[in-house]
Amino acid sequence: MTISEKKQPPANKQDLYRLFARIAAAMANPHRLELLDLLAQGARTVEELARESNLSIANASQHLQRLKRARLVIDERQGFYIRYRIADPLVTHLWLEIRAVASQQLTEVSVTLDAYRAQRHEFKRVSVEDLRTRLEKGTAVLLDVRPSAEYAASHLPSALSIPLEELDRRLSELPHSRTVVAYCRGPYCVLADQAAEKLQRKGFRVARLEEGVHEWQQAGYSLASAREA
Amino acid sequence: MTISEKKQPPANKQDLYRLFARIAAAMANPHRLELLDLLAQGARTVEELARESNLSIANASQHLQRLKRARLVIDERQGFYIRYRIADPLVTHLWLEIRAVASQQLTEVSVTLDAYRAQRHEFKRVSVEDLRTRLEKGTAVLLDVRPSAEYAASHLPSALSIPLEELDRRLSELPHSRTVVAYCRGPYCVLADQAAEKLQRKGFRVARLEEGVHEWQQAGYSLASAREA
DNA sequence: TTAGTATTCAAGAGAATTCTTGAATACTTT
DNA sequence: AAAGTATTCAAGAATTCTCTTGAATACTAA
Repeated sequence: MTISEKKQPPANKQDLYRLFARIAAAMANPHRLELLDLLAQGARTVEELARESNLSIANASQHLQRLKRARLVIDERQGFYIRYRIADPLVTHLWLEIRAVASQQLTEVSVTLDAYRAQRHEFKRVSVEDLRTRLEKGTAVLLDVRPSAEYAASHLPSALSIPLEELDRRLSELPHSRTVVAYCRGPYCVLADQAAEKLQRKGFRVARLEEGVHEWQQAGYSLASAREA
Repeated sequence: MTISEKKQPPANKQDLYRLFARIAAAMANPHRLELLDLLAQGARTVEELARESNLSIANASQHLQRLKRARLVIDERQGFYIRYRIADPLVTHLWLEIRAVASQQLTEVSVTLDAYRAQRHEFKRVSVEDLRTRLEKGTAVLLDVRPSAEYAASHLPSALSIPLEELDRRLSELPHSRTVVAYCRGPYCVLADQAAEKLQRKGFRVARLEEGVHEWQQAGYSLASAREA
């Protein structure tokens, strides 16, 4: 109301907020979040992303370009394909943060999540700390059931990779003497649950780690990638 | 494309992403981000928020309700007024994260920020660590130039409160023997710069701390609130 | 060059967002 | 109760978002 506002025009404070809002706007769509979620597990081509998220190619492409305009992802030509990937670890971090807020604030999340889980078996849960002590003591083996490309991109140290689709024919690689702790992309991913169910039916002792590689990393632990494993 | 997708319907994975997207959508607007930014400094009434962000009352109210529906803020009746505040520290954290991503990803931000700063003087910058050693050695005094309500809500330990508007008539409270380090709401806030400019003209040795209370807290340091000071 | 691939572009219909305006609501104070 | 306050509601116009469709582009392989 006073004149002092004009006297020293705070430049374009509004522009700054507009800029920040662009980031949020780029993430303000379920499909784009799913794409980010997938990309957080590893780079992918447009076709792969479209298939995994049940979008038409053209639609996936458009969403990806929106993410790209907001600099949340980067694209790179590789022969026939264009491969998209997360532009910066900060972006993954931001996505985890959104999930964290949602999980805590919206009680609906736990409801939806429960509904989401109700159809499935519930398995013993293992915390990150728990897992570490078990691994040290040698009372557990860690199993990564994500597609092998994601395992290659990054995984928990000492994790064995058996993608869910290969699990049936690779059961012999797992011990009955120890608990098999399965993990996948994170708390909202079903791959590990499906794996655990299979293993339980086959008589294995199983548990599920809620966390995925990013949550693990955020807890301050290091990751391994293809070469080292 | 395969039938296996239907066989084990991943429940409503889409619902989860929709839920997460709501959080992002609530933040996907410059005005709402400004409101959040203000609220991050302390609770306020609708009228105050409208005034400080140059929105009509009705418009501010609508934006606030959108934030409320997403559970990012909470409202509370207090006599005549309805006071809004951040629902949870996680929300502030998320807001800082968006800013961080924006600052790093969008080169435009630094451009805009530079333009934003160009009209003003640039002052010696002090890092959080730097500040701590200076305060320990007693070679600096710390000055909070935000409105007193925000200071009361929370401030850096040992900070003296002189709101920008009162600065001119309270200069005698500041020492010439030490550097005056001014801070306000954070890196994009101009209050501290304006204060520093005034002080410099009056012959004080000044510096500016980029960080605000939230950045300080996120760096792992504790804050003080009205009572203790 | 030609054929073939993955991806993007362009246009348009339907839905959601945003701001404004004027009235309605929910309180407090007298 | 009556008057006055801060806030919200409701409706409508302008804008933006989203998905679909079919064509265009930018590469690779032969």
